[in-house]
This record gives sequence, C-alpha cells and structure tokens, in this order.
Amino acid sequence: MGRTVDPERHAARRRLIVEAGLTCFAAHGYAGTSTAALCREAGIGSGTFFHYFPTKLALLVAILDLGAEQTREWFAARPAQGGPLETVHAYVDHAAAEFTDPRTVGLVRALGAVVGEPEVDAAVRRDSDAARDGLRRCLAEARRREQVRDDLSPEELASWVLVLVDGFVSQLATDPGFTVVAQRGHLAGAVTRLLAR
Amino acid sequence: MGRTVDPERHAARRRLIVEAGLTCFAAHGYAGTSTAALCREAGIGSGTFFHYFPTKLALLVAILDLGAEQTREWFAARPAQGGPLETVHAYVDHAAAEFTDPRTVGLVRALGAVVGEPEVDAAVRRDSDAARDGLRRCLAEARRREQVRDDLSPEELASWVLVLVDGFVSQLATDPGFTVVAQRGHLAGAVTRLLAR
Amino acid sequence: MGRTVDPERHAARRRLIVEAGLTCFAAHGYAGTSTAALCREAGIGSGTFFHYFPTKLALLVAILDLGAEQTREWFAARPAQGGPLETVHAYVDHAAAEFTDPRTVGLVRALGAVVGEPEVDAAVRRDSDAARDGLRRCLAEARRREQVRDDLSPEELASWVLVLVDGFVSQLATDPGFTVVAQRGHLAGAVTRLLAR
Amino acid sequence: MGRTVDPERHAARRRLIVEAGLTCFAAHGYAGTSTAALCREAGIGSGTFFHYFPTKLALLVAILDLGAEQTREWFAARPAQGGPLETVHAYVDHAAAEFTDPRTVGLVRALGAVVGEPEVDAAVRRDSDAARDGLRRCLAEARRREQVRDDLSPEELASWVLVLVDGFVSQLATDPGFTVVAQRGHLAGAVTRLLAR
DNA sequence: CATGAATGAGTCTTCATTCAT
DNA sequence: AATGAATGAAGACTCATTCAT
Repeated sequence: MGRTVDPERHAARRRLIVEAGLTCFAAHGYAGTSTAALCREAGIGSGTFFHYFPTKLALLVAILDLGAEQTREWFAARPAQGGPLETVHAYVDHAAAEFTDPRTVGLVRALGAVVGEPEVDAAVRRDSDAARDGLRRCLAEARRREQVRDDLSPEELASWVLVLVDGFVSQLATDPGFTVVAQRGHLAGAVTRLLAR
Repeated sequence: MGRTVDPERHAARRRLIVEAGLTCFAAHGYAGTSTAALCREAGIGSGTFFHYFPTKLALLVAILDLGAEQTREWFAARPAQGGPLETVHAYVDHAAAEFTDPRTVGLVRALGAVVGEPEVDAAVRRDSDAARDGLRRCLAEARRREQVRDDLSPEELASWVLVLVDGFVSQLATDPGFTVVAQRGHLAGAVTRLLAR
Repeated sequence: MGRTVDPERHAARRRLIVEAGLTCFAAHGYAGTSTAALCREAGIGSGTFFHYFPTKLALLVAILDLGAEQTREWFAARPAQGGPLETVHAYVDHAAAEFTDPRTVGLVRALGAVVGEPEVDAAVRRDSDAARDGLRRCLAEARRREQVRDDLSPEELASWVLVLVDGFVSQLATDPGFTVVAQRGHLAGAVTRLLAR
Repeated sequence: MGRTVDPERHAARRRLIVEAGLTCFAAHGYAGTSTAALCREAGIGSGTFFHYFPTKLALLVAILDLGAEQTREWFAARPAQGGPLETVHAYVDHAAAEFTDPRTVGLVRALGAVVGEPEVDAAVRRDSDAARDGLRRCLAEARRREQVRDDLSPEELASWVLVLVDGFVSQLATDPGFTVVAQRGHLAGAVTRLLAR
C-alpha cells in the first residue's frame, strides 16, 4: 500500500553523494577524506550516507564505475561514419578537456591511497579498459585503412595513446608550468607523431 | 662512558629505515602502512623510529629527496662530451629500468594518499624538478645543435619527455598487458618521434 | 473511507511479530538482533514494527509476558481433582517438552543481554513467578497430604523444583552430550528424589 | 640494551583489566558494557586496553579461561586420599560460595549476549568441561566404591550435579526470596539425594 | 494503516606520537 | 641510543527510532 519509493529521488540523492565524493576525494585524497567530511559536503547525515553506500570504498568504486560508463557511452555515441583516427583524436581531446576540471586530476592521485584493495583495483581496471577498448577498436580500423604504423598491435597502440593521456595528467599534477590550456594543442600533435607510419 | 656517537652507524640505520619505508609504502601505500609495520620491517622499536624521523610523513619526504638526489647525481655523472640527445635517451632508459623494481611503481601510487600535504607536494616538486632540470639542460644544448624540434621550448620538451616517462609508469600500474620488458624498447622510439624536428 | 480497524487483523499481525522476535532473539540473542532483521523475518517494514511495539525492548517483554500467561493458563487448565504431585510432575515434563524447541533454550540465553533493564527484570520475575506460584500451590496441597518432605516450605520446594528445571536448560545449552531426549526421563526421577520425605 | 619489559607489571595490569571486565560485564552485561566504560573502570586509556586485548570479546574469553583454569587448579589441589564423594560435595559448596560474589551470577547472565560467537562458545565449553571433568573423575571413583547410584554413567552424574549448580545460580538471579545464605545448605542435601543409590 | 528514507548518537577499534626507563 | 608501554583523538560504521507520504 504505502508507496514511499521515489526512484528518481533516490537516484538524485545518490548522484548528490557521488558528486560530493568526487569533490572531496579530489581535494584531500581518499584517506584524507573522512565520511564526516563527505556528509558535510553532501549536506546529509552520516546514517544517510551508509543508506546509499555500504562503505566509503563503495563510493569510490561507484565514482570510478560512473567514469567507465561515461567513457563507454562516449565511444558508443560516436558516429560510425567518422574516420577512426578522428575518433582517437577526439577522445584524446575530450580527455584533455576533462582535465580542465581539477577534480579529475585530483581523483587520479587519490586512487593511490587504495592500492591493493581488490575492489578498487578491479574498478580502475574497468575504467582503463573502457578507454583502451574504445581506442583499440578505432586503431584496428585505422590500421586496416593503413592510416597508422603497423609495427605495434592495435592493443599496444591504444596503450601508448593512454601513456600520453595519463602522462599528461601526471604533468598537470606535478609541474606548475605545465597547464591544460597551453599544452592541450601539443597533445594532439604528440598523438599524431606517436601513431604515424 | 665514552660516547659512541658513531655517525656511520647512524647513517646506516637511517638508510635501513628508508629502505623499509620504500618497501612498505610501495606495497601497501602510505596510509596503508602503519608505523608499527614500518618498524617491524626495519627490525627496530617504535621509539627508535622517531629518533630518526620526527614524523611518518618525514620518512616519505626523505625517500623522495633521496630519489631527487640520485637523479641529480645521475645527470652530474654523465660525461660532458656525450651528445645531449644520447643523455636524454639514456635517462629515459634508466628510468624505465628503475620501473623494473615494482617498488618504484608502488611508490608513485602511494603518493596519491598524501595529496595536499605541503611538505610532500614540495618534495614531489623537487623530485620532478631534478629530472626536468637535467633534461632541460640536455634539450637546450640539443636544440642549439638543431637536433630537436624548435616549436617548443627546452623546458616544454623536458616536460613532454616526462609525460612519456610518467605515462609509462601509469600504464605499467593499470594495464596488465603492458609490461616493462615488452614496451621498454618502444619508449625510446616514442621519445625520438616526440622530439624529432 | 470507512476505517477498517480490524482488531483481529491487528492481533494476528502482533502475534506474527512476536513469533518473529522469538525466532530471532533465540537465534542471535537480543543485542545480536537488529530491528531490521526482525522486520525482515516478520515480512514488514520498519515503520510498521513501531506501530505495534514502541521499542525493541517492549517486544522482548511481550514475549516474556506471553510465556508467563501461557504458564498461568497451563496451571489453570489443570483439573482440580488430579493429585497435586502429579501436576508438579506434569509441569516439569511439560517444561522439558518445551525445551525440545531450540528457540526456548535460545531465548533463555538471550535474556542475559539485557541484565539490569528494569522492565525486563520485572517481566522475567513475572515469568518465573507464574511457574513458582503454580508449583507452590500444588506443593502446599501435597504437603498437607504429607506427600512431600516438610523441612522446606512449599515456596522453597517450588524454587528447588525450578532449580532442576532451569539447570536442565542450562545443561542443554552448554553440554553437547546432554540432550533432551536422553535426559528428560531422569528429570522426573530427580524431582522425585528432591521432594521425597 | 633497553630492557623496558617488566613481565610482572604486564601481568598485573592485565589482571587489573580482567578484574574491571568481570565487574562491568556482570553489572551491565557484555553488550551493555562499552569499551569506554571498561577503561574508565580500569583507570586506563582506550589505547591501553587494546594493548592488552585485541578485542572486547577477547577480554570475555580471557575471563572465562581464567575461571576454567581456576576450576582445574581447584580439582588438582584436592588431596588424592580424600573420599571422592567428599570432593564432589566440597566442589559444590565451593561453587555455591563463589556465588556469594554477585559478579559471578552476573557474568553467567552476561554470556547470553554473545550466543553464537564461536570463540566464546568454545570458552564456555572449556569452562564447563573443566568442572564436568573434575566431577566425572570423582564420580567414577565413587561408583567403583559403590557410593553412588549406578543407573547413570559417571559422565551423566557429573552433568546432573551441574544441573543443580547451574539451576542454583539461575534461581539466585531470578528469585528474590532465594538467597545463597539460606539455601546453600540445602544444595548439599539435594546433591546427596540426587546421587544416592 | 503501512512504509522506508533519514537521522545522529554511540560503538569498537586504529595509530601516530610521547616518555620513563 | 634504544625501547615499547601508554595515550587519546579520530575514524568508519551500526542501529533504534522518527516522520512525511
């Protein structure tokens, strides 16, 4: 009889917490963020938090999974008729654009705090797999069209594109003279040089 | 009752602790390593630890500073007559070789746990500065010799070399199909492509 | 919009919850049973639970009071013409039979978790008083008929019968070699020896 | 060099905590006793508590094991030349005497709160086994001397003696009119009646 | 009447650090 | 110098209970 479950409200609240988690983890790291701080940021009681996530760790996993899903969606939304190399470049630029949000950079660093947690390791894997999968598919097609070098497999090329993307974030985090706006353009060039036949 | 303040003994003991710290931090992260575990690994009492380092954080800083110093020494030991580009490649290969020690990769991840700590941020800065400085000097000379592209400043080129190096570690940490032995050779090629005029 | 306050439905629901409480408390103890688990077992929402009982403790009290009432009813239903000693033996056997239900034994243990709660202490008192009262009456009559020893008052004799009954449960709970089926018969003998003149 | 470990001091401190645990658990039950209350009673910091016991549960186990050990010691200290039946009676009286300390009664009840915890179940088992073992040995000898009934095995007789002892505590806890001083003497009589040929 | 989302006080436990020996 | 016992602040998480729907 009582129909108290509003799925929309539930989802909205959940998103609210995920958002707060992203903010806090990015700013102070995973270990540096107490559940109390998390709740303060989200404007909820501590009990409520654990109503939505069984564990502080589970929130981190949810954040990562959200990222993985968004990556998959991004690739899925790409028009099939576009050239594969264009998609690769578009993805790299899309990723660079995300790094404009300092939270993205912060989150990457925050992950270090939870090395070894199998649940997180798996989520990180899913995350990077999503990108590598999308890239691999494009690069396989590009190779068929002889648009990229063929001394490396599509899988390896995808990994190397990610080397650039990940290294890019890393520099953003450690080198104050290295900024997104100044270097974003060179990232495209670096990818071109890396893939050229 | 002669005081036996043996400076050598002191330094040796300190190194012992640094070594233990490197091992533990790499394996379980910074937050995941208790001082108790640290002392167990080093075979000392907890009181002794705080004789050598005022803080757990101070040990991490010491480890980072040791790395920075070794990087500076590495560049200093390079014969001046060698070609500058050779030095760049040698450094990159040297770095890749260090990644063979899983502790190096682990330590990089461990740093995420202490984002925001000014002391650590500064140490990380010193660390990456040491490498960037060494590389910048080489690349400035190489540019003078017109061996590298000139649309980027030596400082920027150095950063981009580090993009590759850091991205390389990152992939090692997340992509199980990406191994040092298999990809180390391609790293050299990637640097060449990146720097080519 | 007719109000459908069906008292039968209400009573049935209440019994359902009492039943669930008996099961849960016996299995996991009082403290070990969360209201959530209670509701799951009863198949109701948490809000509903507090419609029927103001407190988790109130449920325990209700369970105990139910037991006390059943004991009183048991004695009341005994035909007056039966010999008093027979009634004592019948009660003891009746109690032993109840111990066949592991929940009875479990509930006894569960009570320990709430030592000191005045409400529960009172309920436990009511419970044991019900049995002692019934027994005392029989034993007073039996004494009048000179069927039992007279160096102890009927009140004391009743208590001693309960010593046997309670000790019997206690052994069932701790001694794996002591089972209801094997020892139930000896319980009758023990009572006889205890009461004999 | 540093010899900071004073085993006596350690043992004394441990006993202090065990003592505090006995007091608190008996008064408010296991679940009703917070570690904070425990530390307050013992006059130590919370950290110190966990220096001596890894867990609140471990303290309970330690208390039980102490009881089991004392029981074993009690039987071991009995002169072999004494008659076995005398030992049985002496034990029963010894147990009754212990019930003079209200903490003993309280502790028994407190155990109910931890039903199902394997560690505690095992400790309770060890505790009751210690008594049953001691009694069984005496009763076996008594039976050989034809001083007790032979329709029950020594093992069973031991269990039945414990029925009386445990039931005795139970009454003390629930029946306000049933006191140690008044009934202790009758306990001996009950045992005699129970065991008589 | 029935529901379950929301709450926050309270729990056990960890751990960096101090200090007497 | 070296030790490890002692500390208590801080953390993650649980759960009985309330209340708007």
